[in-house]
This record gives sequence, structure tokens and C-alpha cells, in this order.
Amino acid sequence: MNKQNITIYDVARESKVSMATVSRVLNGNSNVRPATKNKVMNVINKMEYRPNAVARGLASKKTTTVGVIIPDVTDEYFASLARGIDDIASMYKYNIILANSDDDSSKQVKVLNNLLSKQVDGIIFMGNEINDKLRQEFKNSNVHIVLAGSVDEINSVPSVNIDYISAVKTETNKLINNGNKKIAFISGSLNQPINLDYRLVGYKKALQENNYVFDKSLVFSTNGNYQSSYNLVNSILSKNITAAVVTNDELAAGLLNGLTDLNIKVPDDFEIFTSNDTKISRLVRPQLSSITHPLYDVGAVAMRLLTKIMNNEDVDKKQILLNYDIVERQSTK
Amino acid sequence: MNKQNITIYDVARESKVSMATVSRVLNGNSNVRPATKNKVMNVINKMEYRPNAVARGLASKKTTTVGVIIPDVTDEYFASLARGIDDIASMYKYNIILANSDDDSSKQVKVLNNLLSKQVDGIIFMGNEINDKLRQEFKNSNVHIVLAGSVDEINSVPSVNIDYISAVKTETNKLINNGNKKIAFISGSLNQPINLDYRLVGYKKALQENNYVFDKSLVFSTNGNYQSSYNLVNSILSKNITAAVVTNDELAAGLLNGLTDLNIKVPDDFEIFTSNDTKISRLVRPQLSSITHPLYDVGAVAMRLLTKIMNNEDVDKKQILLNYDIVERQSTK
DNA sequence: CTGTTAGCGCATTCAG
DNA sequence: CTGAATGCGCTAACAG
Repeated sequence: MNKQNITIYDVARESKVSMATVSRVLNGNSNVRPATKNKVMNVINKMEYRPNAVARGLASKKTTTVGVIIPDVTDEYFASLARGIDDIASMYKYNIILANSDDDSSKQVKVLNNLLSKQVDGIIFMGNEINDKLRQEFKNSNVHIVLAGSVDEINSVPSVNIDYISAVKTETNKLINNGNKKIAFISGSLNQPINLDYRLVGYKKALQENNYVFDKSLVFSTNGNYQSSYNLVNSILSKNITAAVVTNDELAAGLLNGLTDLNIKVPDDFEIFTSNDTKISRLVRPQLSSITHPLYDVGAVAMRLLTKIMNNEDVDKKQILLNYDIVERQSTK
Repeated sequence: MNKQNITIYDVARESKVSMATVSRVLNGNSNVRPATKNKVMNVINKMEYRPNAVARGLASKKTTTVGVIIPDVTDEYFASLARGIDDIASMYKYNIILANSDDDSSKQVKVLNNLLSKQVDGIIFMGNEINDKLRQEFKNSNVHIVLAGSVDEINSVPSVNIDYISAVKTETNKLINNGNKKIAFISGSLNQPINLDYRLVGYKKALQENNYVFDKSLVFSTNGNYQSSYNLVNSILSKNITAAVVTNDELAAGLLNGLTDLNIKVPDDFEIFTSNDTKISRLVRPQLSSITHPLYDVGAVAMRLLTKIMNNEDVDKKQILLNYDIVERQSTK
């Protein structure tokens, strides 16, 4: 008999007990005499029996797998979240089905439904924009969903993030205190609430507190990649800007390199603050000052929250904000 | 009735056919009259019926999910492979269960068995070292396994890679042609066959062809991270080395920055070739010359190969080598 | 504490 | 071309 095909019946027969008893020891049910438990365990080990999780899932209506919807694993921001998610998931005996969505709305609902058909016990969603259609799908699906490092501006779903507003505000304040008069705000698409409704708001708040007038022409909305900010440099310099708050590290690296290539000295002639503290921020020269975004922890806490929710435990707060810090490296004075 | 709980029986009743017929239209079985097929399809759409993949898996013994064992999603090298894997997987209607192994041998067998219990139809394995224990587990598991961007020195498993020997040899030759007399080979652990049995061999071949004597003291085995090569710089310079072939981009970035911090000019005073052409190689200054490693394609082809194998199609070659190229950016003359 | 029994939702014979 | 019946491997009452 093939190792793959050993069933609970086989070990029951071999152990001279009923399959129900085997099932009990498998599931740690206490209602089984230690002696028979040992007997069964021995047979299980001897036969190298491995429970069929699919059958289990069908019978119990629990698959111990969660779906993870991610824009792109290749993006270090989300990959770091994913790593935190997987570590905690496996700690709680869950597997993750990972699905790339490219942040594309139609792909997102497609993979969501695919995940649901696989009967996942829960879903961790990562994405830069959540529209009504998606919210509706979330609601209609009867699985629990948690957002990781992603915001829903109306908080219709539990989520784990940092306080983006406050973080960006702090950075902007530092730049103001360093004497900069014109500070750019450079982000990925402003259609993304995380940029428009959080980070930009933090930027504006800092300006306001310091009696700076908000100047729309100092706000740069890009597609978020390295080249887009690299190409922005001339336009930025023409406006006598001397510092920038940037919302992702690739963007910041592009800006930095663009500046350097034009012989503008960072931080002497231009200061940069970035947002996610990924490896990139330490690889470039000068190294980038940044928010110390605890990406791994955001993923980990999101997954932990999901286990609680799936387990029907009480959770006091469904919108969790983790602590961040600011690290000043070489791109700021 | 809850959308999640609509079964094949419900649509059968509603369609006034048997569940067998519904099953047939679901599976594209041609033995069903177009008229009844339409009737059933309409009901399916109306009720928003979504087949339960778990039940399907139990009945058909196919789960349309494959396991993906990865050292660390956070590593851009493997993340790029994973992205290629997922894209092709979803193209063929498979989902991927992603499991991080940290390249740890005991974790690897643990997640392997976990994946097997989930009845995955196949496995893509990524890892820097495959030992006999693991090979044995591979053999005992009756699922098909394909290696992506990872080598088994005895080729006991189908795999997709590039020709590391030839690639490194080409790089080394260029460095030799540029007049360098002492060229370092800097890699992650030499316990990893990919470094010891492939890349180092390529390095040696180039030396030999040019009548250079191989000097063991020019070979640096590190733990593979940025800091480890950064810290190596003094030791390297003390040996009058003027160029290096580096086996991963983080390592190369560390070397580059270490050199730059000591005011050694790259490429004028020191040339660097790196291996994986990840974003990093373009973010640092000067940008790193590299093998143009088609990471996404390696993952994609590995997944495609797996689908063929799972489908019992004939595959002529089970050890696939993809084409690479060399791109000379700013770290070489 | 242990065994018997009935599904979980579907694919798949086997008849017709 | 369609339906009835069986079973995939396991969990979860229900009895005892």
C-alpha cells in the first residue's frame, strides 16, 4: 500500500480500535484512555500515516488555510508583510494561499472568489485601493478578512497599519525645523487613499502647524516606481524645492539618484525622508532617513488578529495602529 | 440559503436535472445536450453557485493547488521566481500554497509533509541546498516536484536554471580581458552546490583558460548578506585584488558601498560583476554590471514544466537551462 | 472511554 | 444524453 493512501481505517484496523478513536487521538480529544492513545500513536508513527487535510476540510468545514491577496510579491513592502503573515500563520498551523492581484480591481475579485471556492478560513488582503465593489464582495463572502498595511478609508474591515498621518507629519516637521521653505510631497498615485487621505493629510497638518501655506504644485503624484521619480528631478529643482517627503523607498531612491546625477548634494542641498525602511533605504548612498515602518510586524499582527477573529475571540480594537519611529540616516541634516 | 452553502444538489433541483448532469456541465463534459447545458448554466449564474473545491478535491483526488517552498519571500531573488510561478500557475488554474523554509533543512521536510497532507498536486522547490534526507523525502512523496532557480548536484529532480558555470565564466573572462590580475570570487556559503559546484567552477575555468593560477585565498565564502561583504573590503584590498565576481546582488552592493566608503573608485580602481540583475543592481551607484538572470522566466518555466509533468505529458528535457546575457553597466570598464 | 453511523459536496461508475 | 448509486477520508453526533 502506498504511503499516500493510508487512511484512518488502516490505522484503526492495525490498532484494533475504531476509526472514531483514531480520529480522537488525531484531534487531541481528551476522551481517550492514555494506553489506547499510545497504542494508536505507535501505529500512526509506524505506518507513517498522514491525515488527508482535504477530507478533513470537507468533514469539519475548516481547511486551516487562509488566502493572502497581495499586489505583487516582488514588491519588498508587501513581501515583508507576507513574511510576517506566513510566520504567524504557520505558528497557528495555517497555510497560506498566496495570490498576486497587481492591485487590479477585477483580478482582485477574481482571486477572492477563487479563494472562497477553496474554502479558506480567512483572508488577509493587501492593496492600495478598496472600492465599493470590493467592499461588497468582502461583505458577501462569509469569511473573515483583515487588511494588512492597507487602508480602507471607511474602515469597513479590520486592519493593521501604522499611523501614516502622524508619521508623515513628524517627518515634515523635521524638514521644516531644518529650515526648508519649500518641501515636496512625492507619492504613488493620489488615487490611493493611503496617500491622499493619510500621508498627504499628515504633510498638510505639519505645514499648517508651522504657518506654511499649502502649495499644490509641490505635490507630485507618480506611478510609484524608481524611474518616475528619477524623471521628476528637473521639475522639482525648477521650483526651488529643497526637501521632500517621499512615500515609498523606490521612489525615494529614484529621487536621490536623480539628484546626485545632477550634482545636487543630499542632504546638504536637498533633504529626503522616505517611508518604509526597506533594504533599499540602506543600500543607496547617502542612506535614506525614514519612518521605521515595522512591516514584518504589521503582517504578523494582522495574521494574529485574523486567528482571533476566526476563533470568535473578543477583539477590542479592529483597527490596529502599530508603533513606528523615525530614523535619521544620511539624507537629512 | 447562504451563498456559501449552495450545493450542486440545489442547482440540480432548480434546473430539474440530476446532480450528475450539473457536475458534467461544471466539468465541461461533452456528453450533455446544449439545451440542458444552457439551462443549467443559467441556474448556476442566477444562484451564483460556486463549486466547493474541497469536496471536488476529495472526490477527484486533485486539488488544483501546488505547494511552493521558498527560503524567504523577502529575498528578491526568490520573490521574482515566485511571481513567475504564480502567474503561470493561475494561467493553468492552479493556486499556490507558499511556505517559507529559511533554507533550514528540518523546516523544509516539515513544510513538505504539511504540503503533502494538503494533497497538493505538485511542488515547486526553491532552496540553496538539497541533502540526501530531502531527496529521500522527495522520492517517497508521490507528488511531482520541480526545482526553480535551485540546483540538485545529482539532478535527481527536474529543474529550471541558467547555466551558472558558463555565466560566471563569461564574467570572469571579461574581467581578465580588462587586465585584472587578481580577481576575487565572492559568494554565499560554499556549502551550497550552486556556489561550489557551479559558479566557482565557472570562475576556475576562466582562470584556467587564461593560464591564471587559481588562488584559494581569493575565494570568499560569506553568509550572503549585505553586511558580510561590506566587512570584507579591507581584507580584499590588502590582497591587491582589483576585481570581483559576486554571486548575489546584496553581496555586490555591500562590496561596492564598502569600497566607495574607502574612496576606492568603481570601476576605475576596482571592477565588480554581480549575478542576479535584481532591482538592487540598478539602484546603487555606480550601477552594477551583471548576468541578466531571467528570474521571472525561471519561475514561469518551472511551473509550466510542472503542469506538463502533472499532466503526464512527455517532456524531453527535465533539466532546463534558460538563456542569460551579460549587461555591462557602470561597475566594469 | 469507545464504537456506530451519518453526512460533508462532489466526481464517477454503471445502467438505461 | 441522463439519472441513481457509490465512495473519496474524515469529523461529529449519538449510543452505549
